[in-house]
Amino acid sequence: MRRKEPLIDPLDSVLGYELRRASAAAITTLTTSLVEATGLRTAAMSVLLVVESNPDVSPSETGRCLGIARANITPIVTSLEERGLLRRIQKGRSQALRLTAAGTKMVARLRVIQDAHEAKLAEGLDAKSLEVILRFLQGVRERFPGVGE
Amino acid sequence: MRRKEPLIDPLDSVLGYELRRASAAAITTLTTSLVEATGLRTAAMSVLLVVESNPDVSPSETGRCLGIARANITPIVTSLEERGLLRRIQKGRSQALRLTAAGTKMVARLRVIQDAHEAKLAEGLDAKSLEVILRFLQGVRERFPGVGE
DNA sequence: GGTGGACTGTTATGCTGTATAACAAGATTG
DNA sequence: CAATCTTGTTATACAGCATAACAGTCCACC
Repeated sequence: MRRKEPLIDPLDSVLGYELRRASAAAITTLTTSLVEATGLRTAAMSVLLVVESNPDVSPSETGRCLGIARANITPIVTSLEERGLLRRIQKGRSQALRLTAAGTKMVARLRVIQDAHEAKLAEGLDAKSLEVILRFLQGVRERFPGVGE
Repeated sequence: MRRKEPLIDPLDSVLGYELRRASAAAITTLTTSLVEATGLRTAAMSVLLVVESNPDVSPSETGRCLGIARANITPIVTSLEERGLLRRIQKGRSQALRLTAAGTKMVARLRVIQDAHEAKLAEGLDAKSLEVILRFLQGVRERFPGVGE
């Protein structure tokens, strides 16, 4: 029953689906690289990057920045702390997150992987196209407000 | 401890993350519209669209077209059949999927939602930008081969 | 024309991501 | 002060995605 002619893909060139599929493909590839090189996944990596850029940020703020719910940030931070990559410093009801020395080193390694991934993503794009694409993606995020934020 | 200045977002303008966030935002919005209007989610909708475009397509072929594993197609098709939106016609070892009348009507309703979503996504884009963006997204899919295909 | 290998649909299972609700403790506001 | 909000945490649930195993069917090739 193998079809002679290829299937008609009704989702081809549908912006929403192309967005979904491109995103899924890119995430899968990045996650694979990350895991085999560092044992971290994209969510953990993004938390480290936010903490590095914003020393003493709290888990809640980190979550808001990344679009991750408080409830889901806790296990990520716990795991990162157990690996010795960051510390929680209790400040009243909230916590200040700070990278350890190992965490800073890890961020450097993450950046290498991240940069390679980014380069492959932007392969063949001139500056103007990149600009158009980034503006589009940021515009989408503005026009489609998330639910749980 | 609320921070006076806004956080520095180290992921801002990083193509991979913008892709992820834009995709997530768009999917969440579309899923919400779909569920409240029809009770279907994006995966089920995409199956219906593929079956409409390719009458008598098999579940396996449908899955390959959509990047969904056989094992995960089964429950979707079962649910669609239980709702009376499509039929499975046994053809030897495989199955031919075909929309019912109700399924065809449902696709029409889905298209209305889908088109509105698509219009909102493409809001403010001229033809050339759209072209650049679609080419980029399709290129990403080619450069980042999925694992389970 | 048999037979081995490939494909089918299905079930079971596990992990990730995401979302919600509830809670106690601390902060903020009037 | 009291009422309300925020924080971190736990528990829980569901969608998505992937893998492995299985029995039934098909096909190509010898």
